[in-house]
Amino acid sequence: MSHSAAKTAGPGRPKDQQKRAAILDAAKRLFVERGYNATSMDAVAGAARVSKLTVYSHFGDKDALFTEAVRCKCEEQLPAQIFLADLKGPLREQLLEIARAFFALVTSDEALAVHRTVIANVQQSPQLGALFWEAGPARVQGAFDAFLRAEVAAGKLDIADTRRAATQFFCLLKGESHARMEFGCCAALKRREIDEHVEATVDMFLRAYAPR
Amino acid sequence: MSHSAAKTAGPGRPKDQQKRAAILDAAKRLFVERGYNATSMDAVAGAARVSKLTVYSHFGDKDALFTEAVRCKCEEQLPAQIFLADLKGPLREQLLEIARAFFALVTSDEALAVHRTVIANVQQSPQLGALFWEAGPARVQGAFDAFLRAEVAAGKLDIADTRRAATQFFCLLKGESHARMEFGCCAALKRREIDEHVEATVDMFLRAYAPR
DNA sequence: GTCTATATAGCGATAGAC
DNA sequence: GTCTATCGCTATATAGAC
Repeated sequence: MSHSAAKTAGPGRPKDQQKRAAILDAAKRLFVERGYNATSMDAVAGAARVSKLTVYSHFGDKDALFTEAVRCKCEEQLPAQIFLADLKGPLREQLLEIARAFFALVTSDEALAVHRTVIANVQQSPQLGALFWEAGPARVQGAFDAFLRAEVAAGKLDIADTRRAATQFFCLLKGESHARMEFGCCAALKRREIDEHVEATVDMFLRAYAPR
Repeated sequence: MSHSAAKTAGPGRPKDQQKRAAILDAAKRLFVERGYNATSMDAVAGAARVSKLTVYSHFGDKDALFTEAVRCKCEEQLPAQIFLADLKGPLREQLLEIARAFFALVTSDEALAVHRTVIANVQQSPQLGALFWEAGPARVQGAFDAFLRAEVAAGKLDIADTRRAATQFFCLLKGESHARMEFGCCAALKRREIDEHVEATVDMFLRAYAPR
């Protein structure tokens, strides 16, 4: 543990992957906080305590680093297993729980920032939008669609097109709040307002799709 | 008509407002097509067949020009009078007509491009989001809320909170299509698909809010 | 493999002539 | 009021030392 100790207090072994992870962490944070154009490669290198050339040697160019950062963000925001597996209780309570979890996710500052960043760059990098959609909304809707099919089979819901109903549910749930938050003109809701909105959404859904 | 004829073939009178309009037209087009950062003041000046300094003398700086272009875009996309005044026929037909018009609006390339451009810049210019919201969605929802209140008063709908119902209607209507189009990963729908979606939306709304 | 220093280019904004 | 030419700055990407 000695013959190649560097001039600075650096570690004995170069440890390539540690720097790569530091760069990616910095990139995820800065791109999402400030956006693509407002984030320079200098800033990423500085935040990662690394030289700029190291960034280029690891990721090629700015676009590749950005794409990798977005992909990484999408993966860490959605847990690998989605939450619908083991719910219990009456259907309305299950829907309320799903709705609360989903609403908390899509109105989080993190998710909104990723959302805006992807939209801002989708014209210049067309594959980015599809990447985000598949990693995020598509997975959630697929899981909820399966949940609905099971409830329909059990006779607890009366839905002809479960896929359409699943998207309707999530569109209702995002609602005006999410649309306004996209445009930054709506503060975070109070606990009570969230509960009211979630209940109104679930109740409308049940009025439309409960068996007659 | 002679003593001040300029050296070039320019017009006799300077005509300030024509150039201003040309600049604004170019700015509206370029900002929406390419986004804020990808649109240089040189490009705007060139497209308007005007010198760059003329742009600055009319609009101050790039941010002011951008804000004015967005405001202008919002105003021209929404007609001054919203379409709900003189509808006739059964309620379901009226709702279908409103839904078709609104869906066509929010899924137009123009509207989507403005939408994306505003979202892309809302972090750096916070007032932009509120400006867009008031000029666009707020007006449409207000008009539809008034429409719903009239129908409730006439006993044709059973809605406790018309404002919430109005936002629900529009969220359902935008639906998955609009969300995907935001991310550029959905082509334009066929006429038939649009009709199906519009009918599904109106029918769900009526199942939830028709008098029992 | 990593860092310091630099090449190259494009942008926003302005000075001065007419 | 308008144009041509230019300044000052910042960004991406790279060359050469260690």
